[in-house]
Amino acid sequence: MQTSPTRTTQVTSTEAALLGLLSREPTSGYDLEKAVRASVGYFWSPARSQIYAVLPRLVDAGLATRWSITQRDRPNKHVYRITAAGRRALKTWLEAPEADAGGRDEFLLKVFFGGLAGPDAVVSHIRARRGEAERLQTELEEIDARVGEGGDVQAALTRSYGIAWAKAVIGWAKTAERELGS
Amino acid sequence: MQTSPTRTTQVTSTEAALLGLLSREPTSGYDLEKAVRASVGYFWSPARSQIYAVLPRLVDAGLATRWSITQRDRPNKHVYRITAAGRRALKTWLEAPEADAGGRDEFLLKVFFGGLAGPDAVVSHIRARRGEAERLQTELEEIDARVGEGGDVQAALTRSYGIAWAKAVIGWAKTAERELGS
DNA sequence: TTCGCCATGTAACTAGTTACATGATTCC
DNA sequence: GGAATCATGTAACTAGTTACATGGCGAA
Repeated sequence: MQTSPTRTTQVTSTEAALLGLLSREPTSGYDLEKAVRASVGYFWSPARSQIYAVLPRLVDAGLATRWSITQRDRPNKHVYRITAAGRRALKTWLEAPEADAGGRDEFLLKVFFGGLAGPDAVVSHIRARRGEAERLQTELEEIDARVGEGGDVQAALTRSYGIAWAKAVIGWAKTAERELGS
Repeated sequence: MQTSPTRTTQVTSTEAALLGLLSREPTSGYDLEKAVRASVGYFWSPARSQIYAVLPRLVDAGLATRWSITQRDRPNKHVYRITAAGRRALKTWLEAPEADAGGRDEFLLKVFFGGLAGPDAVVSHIRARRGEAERLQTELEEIDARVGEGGDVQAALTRSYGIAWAKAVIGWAKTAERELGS
């Protein structure tokens, strides 16, 4: 019988995100960063330093293993592979209900107290947010067009969520800008 | 000339939120907690302990002053009042553009990797989120109805933002639930 | 020759959390 | 008699950030 280091506590969201990506294929920290940006990046994007901080923790907890790849002509890599315990931990996290989050949004804070700022501040914040939403919408729609009907149902759902969010924000912003007379 | 303690750094979001509330009237920590819940609570709600941690920091930075109110029959209060420097700092924060946040959403993470969980997990997460959105919508619409046309324009904007978000989420959730056949 | 990519990490810090402690008073 | 309200805080912890360090290689 092996003494595998176990953890009684749940994994964190970032650990889960990385385990999720590792469940597809063994990957290095460096490549995980890129994989994050290319997949869950629009709603979950940890700093690089945090990725490198989390990975050894996964190994310590027995949720992943790591080995080195020696490369000539470029720096060596550490490649991480999810373990069976890792898959179990991920599944547990995925199935656990979330506590009612009540998302924080600095933007809304600036709108709410906007009366205390100069007259243009609120409008320019709203325009900035609308810009973000517009960029997100086109980005996600482009991906949708590329992927077509095939591909991951769940991933497609997160994209349509993002598009729905973006459309709502854009619509809201337009009326808000009109209302503030600018 | 007075040596007022100054800070070169910007205030944080939570400091700004409290300064914003203090700009309306001097308030105690205890009452600030309630004021937060009743106003910006749905998009910004710090823990109680954090409110009590932030307030002395505001005083140290010269952004607020504090005095004690002795009460018989109940615990004494510390009441905080915003200073002129506090108003300036708040204004600066309000006018500063935000960095493109890219909001984190654990919920979407659970949807994205939902294929690795049991078949009901994703659906139940979606239903939970829809429930949140529905509750938020009714709550905000009730406030709108109570307030009517009068009242703070900016505050009304944050409510309509919340309602737009809620409607988008509800619509998305309905199609998603249908799509997942449940 | 300079810039960006490859690749991993450390150090110092910040913002935030949960859980606990205290103790009188008022409402049911 | 018991719970909720009033009121302030501490302690221990967690998740995350930015900025820095290193150094060779290939492309413009």
